[in-house]
Amino acid sequence: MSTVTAMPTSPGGTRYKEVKEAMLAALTVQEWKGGEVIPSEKKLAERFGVSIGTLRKAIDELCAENILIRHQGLGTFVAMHRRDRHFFRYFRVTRRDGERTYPVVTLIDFRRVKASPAIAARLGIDDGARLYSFVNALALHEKVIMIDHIMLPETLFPGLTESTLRSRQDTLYNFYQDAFGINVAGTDERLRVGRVSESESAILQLDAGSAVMEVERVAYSINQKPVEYRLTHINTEEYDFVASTMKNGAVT
Amino acid sequence: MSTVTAMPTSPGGTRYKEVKEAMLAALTVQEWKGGEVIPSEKKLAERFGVSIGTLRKAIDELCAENILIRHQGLGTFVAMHRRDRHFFRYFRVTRRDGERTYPVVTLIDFRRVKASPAIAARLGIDDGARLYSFVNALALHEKVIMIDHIMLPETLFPGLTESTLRSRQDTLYNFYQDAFGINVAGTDERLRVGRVSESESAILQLDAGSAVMEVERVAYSINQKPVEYRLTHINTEEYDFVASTMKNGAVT
DNA sequence: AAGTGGTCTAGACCACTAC
DNA sequence: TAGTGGTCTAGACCACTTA
Repeated sequence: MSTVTAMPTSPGGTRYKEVKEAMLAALTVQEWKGGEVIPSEKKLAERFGVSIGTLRKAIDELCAENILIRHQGLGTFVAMHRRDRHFFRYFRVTRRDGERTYPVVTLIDFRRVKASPAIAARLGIDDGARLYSFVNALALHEKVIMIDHIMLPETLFPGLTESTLRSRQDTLYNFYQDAFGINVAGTDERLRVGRVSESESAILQLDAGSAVMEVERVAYSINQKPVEYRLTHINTEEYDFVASTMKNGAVT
Repeated sequence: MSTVTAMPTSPGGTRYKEVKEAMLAALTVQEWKGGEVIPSEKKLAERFGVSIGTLRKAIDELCAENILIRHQGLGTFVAMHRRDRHFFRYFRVTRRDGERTYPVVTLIDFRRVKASPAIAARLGIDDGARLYSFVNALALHEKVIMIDHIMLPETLFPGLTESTLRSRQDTLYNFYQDAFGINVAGTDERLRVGRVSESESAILQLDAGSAVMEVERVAYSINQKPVEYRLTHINTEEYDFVASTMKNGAVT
């Protein structure tokens, strides 16, 4: 493996930004994989030819973006999506009284399709490019209250099958990381009032054409490329979508 | 004026956290007001008895929380809400094609009420405490698409009147800061599908009882206290509510 | 030219984890 | 005890703004 040391591609003007980009490059080529320790600060400082303080500033930003995680006395790790740690960063549905619960996920459809122009545009791929398309029903407190339609470019998830998808142990984003080396680093979501389709109405136990919350999500990898398109319908009769601008999610 | 120098209240264990808390205290007692320059890093380092590097780390965090703003060569300023800078941090409604526009705001009601138990709980005040309550209609592209019901505790906004509210020059949050020294530092929002009331349906040009997006927002000050309660109804036929987890709002 | 914040250094010392 | 990250220092030099 060729280690990344040169840093001419994204100047940015400052040393620590260059170091940060070099580290992102090392992460995207999988030199350091999800969950692994990266070299110590001292070694990285030597490798990139900067002082420890400068190296630390680069790591500071990567930690702030949830790409790395520091553990005093242990080392710095490549952040891994885990049900018990980062799940609620991406799952923002809460019961009206504020209680958060893990959803029970059931895969109810899996197929291969071609990208429509709208979805191709969102994913930054060609019209008609091949996609995996599957549907999950999510239950909270033993009642299905949301349905996810998820689409993944085949080129990014080579060899994905319904059975490997079903047999995953942790969250979907953990699975992307583990099986395909894709680190979801952020999402862009657009919310609006939508209408349930006929097939969905049965699953959500709503009248056909009922109003639900519609969420269109594009997930981005650490290299800023779109990796997943998701359309979600939520029954918000008893649940809220939470959108806070503060770190400390004020517990009402 | 007594300057804040002692830092025993919130130990946190580290020097820079103490400095940060001391600076937040100075901000809440209005030693430095919105828009003003704060003393230079060198002077602040002397005042708090720390090195410049440590002082900088405290300011780094305050800048990351949008409380301070640095300007190289000029100084560090207390962030001021401005229509042209921070407005879209709190106004997250975008046309379906992604275009952002400033809303045209019209005050359509102003009164004084007593807090209901539900709203008192959200604002952390007593049941029945006095509130200012007013309603704004917001138009985008020359059509009213959202209605804000806003409630403010009288104790935090002493002497607020309909005319001072109407005659404000900039945004509402700029007004809070300018006229009452209240710095909105973050919000907590809960979204769901709601129904328009009869009076709203006329303004929004929707049928009575139509489904709209309902947003319940509590705004918090830099000292973590709730300062505003807001209930918004949005017609999302042509607009989306944007909720991104990334800094760089990916422009679709 | 003087003053401000922005970057970078080289090292000390502390706190935590593992063995 | 050795190795890791966490904090803090004291100062150099650069880039920007105003006068």
